[in-house]
Parts: sequence; C-alpha cells; structure tokens
Amino acid sequence: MVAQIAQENWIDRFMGLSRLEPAIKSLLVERSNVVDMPEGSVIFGPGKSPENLLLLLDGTVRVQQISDAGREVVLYRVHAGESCVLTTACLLAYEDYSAEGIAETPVRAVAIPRKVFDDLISQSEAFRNFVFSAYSKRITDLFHVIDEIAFRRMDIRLAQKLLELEKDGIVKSTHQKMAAELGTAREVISRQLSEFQRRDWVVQTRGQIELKDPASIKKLALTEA
Amino acid sequence: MVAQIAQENWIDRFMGLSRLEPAIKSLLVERSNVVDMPEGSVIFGPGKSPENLLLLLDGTVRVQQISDAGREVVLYRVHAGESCVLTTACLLAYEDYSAEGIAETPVRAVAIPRKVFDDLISQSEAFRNFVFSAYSKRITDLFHVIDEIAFRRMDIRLAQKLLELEKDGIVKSTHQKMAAELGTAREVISRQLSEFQRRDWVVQTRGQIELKDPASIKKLALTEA
DNA sequence: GCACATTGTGTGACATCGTCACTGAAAGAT
DNA sequence: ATCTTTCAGTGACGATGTCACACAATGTGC
Repeated sequence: MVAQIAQENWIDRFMGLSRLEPAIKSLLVERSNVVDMPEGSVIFGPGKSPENLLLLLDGTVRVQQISDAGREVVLYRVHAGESCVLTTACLLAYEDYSAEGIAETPVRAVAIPRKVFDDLISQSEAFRNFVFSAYSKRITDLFHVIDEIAFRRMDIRLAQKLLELEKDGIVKSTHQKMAAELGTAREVISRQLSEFQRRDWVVQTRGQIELKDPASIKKLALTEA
Repeated sequence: MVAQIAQENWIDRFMGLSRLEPAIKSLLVERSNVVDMPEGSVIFGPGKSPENLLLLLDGTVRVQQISDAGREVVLYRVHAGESCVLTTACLLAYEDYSAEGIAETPVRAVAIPRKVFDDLISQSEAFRNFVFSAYSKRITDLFHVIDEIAFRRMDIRLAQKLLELEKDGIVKSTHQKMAAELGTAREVISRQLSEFQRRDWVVQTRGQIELKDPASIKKLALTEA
C-alpha cells in the first residue's frame, strides 16, 4: 500500500497546507501514508467508519446518501487536491452516517491516522485553518444541493450535470446513475434525455451520452429561473 | 450584554463539555461572555460573519438558506444546550454563506471569541471532541433534510413539521412560513392544510393552526413510504 | 366609524415531476 | 443460440409546482 511517492513533496499540491510550519510539515509527511485504492472501493460507509483523514492526490471520491427506500443521492465529490474532511466528524465523533464514499477512479491519497490528525489540529494553527476551510466548502456545497433539489427545474439541472460529468464530449453513465446524481427517478431522466435527443443536443447509446451541441446545453444550464 | 449568570456553572448544561479538563473549564468561563439577544436578531448572515462561537443557554436559533430567487428553506434549528458550530467554519474560513441564523425567541448564549475558540481547540482534546461531535450532528441533519426534500411525500412531511412546531396544540405560523420550513410553495401548504381541515385534523385561523386530532396526524407522520 | 394598504388565504388551470406497470432492446453468460 | 441481466422507452395517472387571480382579515390614518 505504501507507495514510493511518499518521499515526494506532495504537500504543495494542497492549497492551505503549504503554509504549514516546517516542523509540522515533516511531522505530517513522516506519520502519514500514501495509499492506493482501486476503483469502486468503499472508502467509508455505514458500519465502516474511516480510520484516517484522506487527502486526495489523484482520482475522485463520490460521496452519496443511501435512503431508507433504497434510493441514492450524490451529495458531492472529492477531487484531487481536496480532503475528505467530513469523514473527520465521523472519525472523531457521534453516530455513523447513512452516507458512503466510493472511489470513482483509482485513487491515490495521503492517509492521516486519527491520532496524527488530532495532534496536528492541536499543534498547528495553519492546519486548523485548512481543516475548517475544507469544512466550510463542503457545507456550502450541501446547502447548494438542497437549493437545487428544492427549486431548480430538472432540465436545467440535467444540463448542468451533463456538462459537469462530460469528458471529451461523452458522459459515461446510465439513466439510473444520472437519476441518483440529481435525486430523482430514472424515468424522469429518460424523458429529459429523449427531449434533448429530439433537439439534436445529444446522442444516446447504452450507458453513454454523447454531447452533440454543448453550446445549447450550456445555454440551458445557465438559465436563471 | 454581560449577564450575571456568567459566574454560574453553565458548562454542565452542555453534554460533552462537562468532561473538559478543569483548567480548560475556567479558561472557558473567564474568556467568554454570556450575551442576550432579542427575538428576531440576525445572529449571522451574508456579509455578517459571526465573531463568536455561540453555545445556546436559552431560546432557539433558526438557520435558513436564502435562494437566488428569494425563496427560503429552513435548514435546521439550534436549541438550548447545543452549539452553533457551523458558524465556526464560517468564522475561521472561506467564503460567506448564503445562509443566515435568526433568533426565533429571545436568546441567551455563551459567546466564545474566535481567538479563544482557537486556543481551546488547540489545548483540549475534550473540546475538540465536543466541536467535532456537534459538526457530525449538524451534517447528519443536513443529509436528512436532503433526503426528505428529495423523496418524502409532502403530506407526511407537513404532518411531521406540525408536530415538531406545535406548542400546546397550536402552531403559530403562516402558510408562507410553513412552505419555507419544507422548501415548497405556499399554495401546496394551503392545499394540504385544507385537506387536513376537511378531515377535522386541524382548525385554521389566520396565522395559526390548531391541532384537533394529533393522533391521526402522528399516524400519517410515521408512514413509511 | 370609514377608506386604504398590507398581509394572509383560497382556488382553478396548467406544467412539471414522481410512480407504477409494463415492454422490448442490448450486452454478457453458458 | 438461448438465457439472463441490465438498460432504456412509454402511457397513465397522481402529486407537486407555478401562475394568475379573487377575496378575507388585520392594521393604519383619518
């Protein structure tokens, strides 16, 4: 699990950590491990509370809520250069979440053990700022999700999501997964995508959506009301 | 602003703070202030970032999101014995929220200045646990809100809200405010309440809803699907 | 009292979204 | 090639959101 990159100076990849006091930096590097996890790994989940704070070097982690009724909503993603701070709350405290984190790609991350995290928080003001800033961003994200689900029209949100998930003009996802992204039902996605296809904005094939007219999609995505 | 209760041992009102190291306890008591705020005060909001971490002794604070379109959603409430930790993220970090906190009742709270908060976090493991536990709870709340908005039926959610806000069988609130509680439109609330009234579950008067048959309301509120 | 503005509520028509019950197509498994 | 599993399409319908109103209740100024 311990990769050779460990000696490298990965700290600079994290905005906010570069300001750490030199002694803290070396403590952090010495007492953390760089780990690799394959795509699809469950990083944390109900009954599987994380033992480490993760700082992502490569890949993305999808954090999603699992509803009672078996439905899912994607809450947010952690990208390279970001940390999975919400796990710390889970890590140090309280009940377990009904949320889980899944590696969407192969993931390389710095794992900071619980004890080291506690020491760092205790000793470094810069580290505290890093952690609380990250919290702040995540919470703002959650507020945003609530707003979108409550008030935004589906077609606009779908357009946004397509642009967000697109890679070289292709979105690799099933209708079911897109529905989870937006907290809605599969049929709703199917209908909206059919409409987009009718307008020649996209071409659908099984498990994949090709964006043919990103300009129009973007125009819809930017609609105010 | 400084009330005489300051000398009192308010610490024991907070589960999690009683475990604080004695030295930390006295530091906390000495360097924080007990403040009173009238009903309706804006505790924090866009462009008004809080300078203190608040621990509520009495009253409740409503935290709500203000949407672009002028619509509101109530995110959660802070009750006596709880802390308004999410403000710390705001307090130490990042951009400002689009959320605001409003005193729903006259509020008495312990205000811990930013610097003291930082010192406490640094010096006391028990305090760290307190803070991160509180975070954990709030975040779980937010996850719950997302779930409710995305998947629960309106009548069930309204029934739950009525029971939550009821006091002596009366809910003092307009349809508009109930709509904000549930992240929906006023008309939807009006219609649902009309239906409840038709069933003799409630009696409506201007700005007030009287629960006539709480048992039936509760039964609906507990509906699974 | 009355005229008036403000705020809260009721309602019909219609668009959008969610749910249910299906059908059939596409890809992988044997 | 046949079977199985996963994905996608669809019509019907109920629930919810939006719009455009009308009207009722309260407060204000006179």
